[in-house]
Amino acid sequence: MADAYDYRAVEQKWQQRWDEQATFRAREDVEKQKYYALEMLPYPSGDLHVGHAKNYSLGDAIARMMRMLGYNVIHPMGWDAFGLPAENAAIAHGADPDKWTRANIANMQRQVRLMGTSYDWSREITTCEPEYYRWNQWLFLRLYEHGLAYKREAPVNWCPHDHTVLANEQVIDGRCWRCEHLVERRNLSQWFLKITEYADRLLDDLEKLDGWPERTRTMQRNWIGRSEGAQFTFAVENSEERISVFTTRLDTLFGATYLAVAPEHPTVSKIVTKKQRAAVEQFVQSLRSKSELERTSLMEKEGIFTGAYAINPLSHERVPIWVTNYVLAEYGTGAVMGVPAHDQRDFEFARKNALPAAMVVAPPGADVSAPLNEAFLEDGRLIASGDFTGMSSARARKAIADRLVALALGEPKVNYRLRDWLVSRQRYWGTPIPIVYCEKCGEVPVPDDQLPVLLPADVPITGEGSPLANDPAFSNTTCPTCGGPAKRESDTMDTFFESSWYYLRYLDPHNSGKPWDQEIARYWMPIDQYIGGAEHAVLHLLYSRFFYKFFHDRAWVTGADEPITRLFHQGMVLYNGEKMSKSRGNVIGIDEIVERRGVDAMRLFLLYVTPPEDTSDWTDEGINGRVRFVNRVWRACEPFLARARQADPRALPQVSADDEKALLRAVHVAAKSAVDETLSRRFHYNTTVAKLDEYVNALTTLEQRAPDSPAVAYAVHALPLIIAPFAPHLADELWEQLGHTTTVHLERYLEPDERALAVESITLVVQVNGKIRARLDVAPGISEDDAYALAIAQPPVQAQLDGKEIRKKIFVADKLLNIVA
RNA sequence: GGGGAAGUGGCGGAACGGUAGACGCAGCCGCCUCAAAAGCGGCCGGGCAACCCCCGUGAGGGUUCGAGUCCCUCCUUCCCUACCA
Repeated sequence: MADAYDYRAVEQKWQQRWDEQATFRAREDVEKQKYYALEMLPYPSGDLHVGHAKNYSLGDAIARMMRMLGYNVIHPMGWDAFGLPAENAAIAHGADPDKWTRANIANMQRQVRLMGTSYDWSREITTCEPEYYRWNQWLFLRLYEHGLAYKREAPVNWCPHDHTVLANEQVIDGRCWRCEHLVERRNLSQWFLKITEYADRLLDDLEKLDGWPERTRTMQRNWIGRSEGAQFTFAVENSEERISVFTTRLDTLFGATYLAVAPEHPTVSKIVTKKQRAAVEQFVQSLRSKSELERTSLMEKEGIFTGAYAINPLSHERVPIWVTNYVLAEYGTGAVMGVPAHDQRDFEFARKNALPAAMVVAPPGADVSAPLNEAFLEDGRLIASGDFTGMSSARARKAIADRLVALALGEPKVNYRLRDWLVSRQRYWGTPIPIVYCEKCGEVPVPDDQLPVLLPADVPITGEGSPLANDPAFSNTTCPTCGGPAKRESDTMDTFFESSWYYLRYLDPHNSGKPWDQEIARYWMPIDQYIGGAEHAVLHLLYSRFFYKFFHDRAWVTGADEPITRLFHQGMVLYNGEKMSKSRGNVIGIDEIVERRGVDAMRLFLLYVTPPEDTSDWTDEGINGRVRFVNRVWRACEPFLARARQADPRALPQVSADDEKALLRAVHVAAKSAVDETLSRRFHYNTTVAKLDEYVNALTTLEQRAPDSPAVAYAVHALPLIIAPFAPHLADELWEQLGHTTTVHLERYLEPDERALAVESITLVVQVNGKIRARLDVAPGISEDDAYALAIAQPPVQAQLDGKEIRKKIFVADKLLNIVA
């Protein structure tokens, strides 16, 4: 036997050659249709595992397919390099975050290259480089100028032990993830981005995103949480204070039997009665330290009477004002009217605190005197509601709103669940926020020509307090306006800031004058296919849309005001049915697999196990089949290698034998599958790889019977073209050894040929009353009459019909004949 | 509590409303070999002695000439989201 396929040598050879020849360099070319293929920017955690590999195998197959289908493909890669793990490494074992991150990037970049991915490495970006994050700062200043970045006090998660602010995801069951102390809520001054100003557009434009998974759009819709209602005020008895509430159920206004306010509500301390003050203060104090999650999800509804009463603006009834844990200070007005009969939460609260319920909306004919077991949540007809009695809920909402407007007590109002994006982090490893505080001038933005504000090196990172605030060399500066002494902002940016616009920097990564050139962006944007996990369905993908709309409003980008046309969420890769994680110690890294089985086999396996959107299980046996496939391909082609070209894959040979025709058909079925799965954007390459199996099975079979058949030579010469996007190294090696001097990856893909796909005989299924009784091998296009004549000659068909009257015949051309008797 | 996706051989999975189980993994039998590995050929949902035939896509109903596929009810699993007034 000739030499076995040496995947190690071949894979290395082609990776080197693609690199040297810049095979996948992307250039603007107005003559060609562009295609922007992008996988989500990875965090450089240190090692590439098969989960990443699945993502990149898919993205790379798509990019290579589109390139071979004639598109001008841009396919870049980079590193989301700021973030907490680097700082944790510093705290845990004194690593320098910068060195630690760079070492990780170096290793992961090596591994991504090891996969043989067709990235244009000249566009690689690393977000912790000053060349990148200076544009973060620049963009922040533009947001600031437009009033979209602002500072205000906000409740944050504060760990009293570590003296630091925690992100929501670092609070586990109300405790600090690191020291496990109970987290407190503190009001601290924080930077926000006014994403809420774009809430309506972000919501409405979801309609346009028909290339996105419906569930992702739904999640964004829910996250934005637009709700239409009314805001109006209750007067407080014996006080000048007024309490504003928001409701979507104005029709239940006459059923309000109490008023509930959040513990942080500013009027609480003003209206509480002397008798209740101590108890209320104690209650508020006990909640102060509780996070929102704890209050709302983990605790029972609790509350305490303030002693004060409010007056219902229309019924003029006197209702008690309670402080409760279930009203959120951050949503609406921080106060709600309590309507136990028509809101389940209010119902539970009222029952617990012996507050009355008043039914004011009922379905027609309902017995309203019966005691309630739960709130009645539906619309109905109003009862016991003054002038509004008898109206439908919908009409009453309008009429009551009109009345409140007329009395100048309220107005229609739209509220959002979406809140402004808190972007400041009291951390070191991030982009410094380019703001200076001057004693005389106050808050001063750093002028553009002084960017970047460099992140200082050698700052002690202890996990206590803000590292930058504790560094006088960084903190002390002079005011850009008056030159007087000033302090720098010591907070850094949320890393989602970087990833909200990186896809634009890829297009023009070395521009030192601006973040990107608009003309270049005009050519490449929007992203035609974005691939990444569903875990980013809301945050990253919503922030990116927000930024892009802001850019669009500035005319920095043109065309559509959505950055991502089509989105695909690949499924996770499990191992032994479990999510891979470092803590479980079950992470399958790619180095060993690549070494032992080869990259092409790994890529083929990851595409083959499941449809790409499904969760797949890594198995050590499963890849065997793909290793065999790679070797079979090599052996099938071997007799033709290093010889003169014996066939042209663009010229279909004339053959006569059935198995020769079947082979030509298998070739084109596989090609058609690859093209269809790509252009339909279904990307079910698992079925394409199955058809490659059938192709190679047919090839090896015919090769044994008729090694000199032109069909064999043709199938061998077409094979590298067809497998190129899926097994790129093997493909280029075969292509070269079959006598070509240029890479297969810049060739046109094999165009599926109808002549090869056509079949000479089909199996027509004959059913009697829906059950299969015979199968006929006939020429395609057979008429119903001819088929019927053949069918009734079949003994099993005759037996079933047995003189019965034929009532109906169902004929599906080239498929089936159903005789109903 | 709300929203979404999905239930097909031992396993991963195929299947425009029209031959269920393509293709592969694992397993079994055979060939090759002194032997093993690799490779090649075959078998591989259940019932039956059986190539006939019958049953079979989570359960039950429905629509249809015909349902894994469409509709309704239920069960199970997974993911997301949770007091947003």
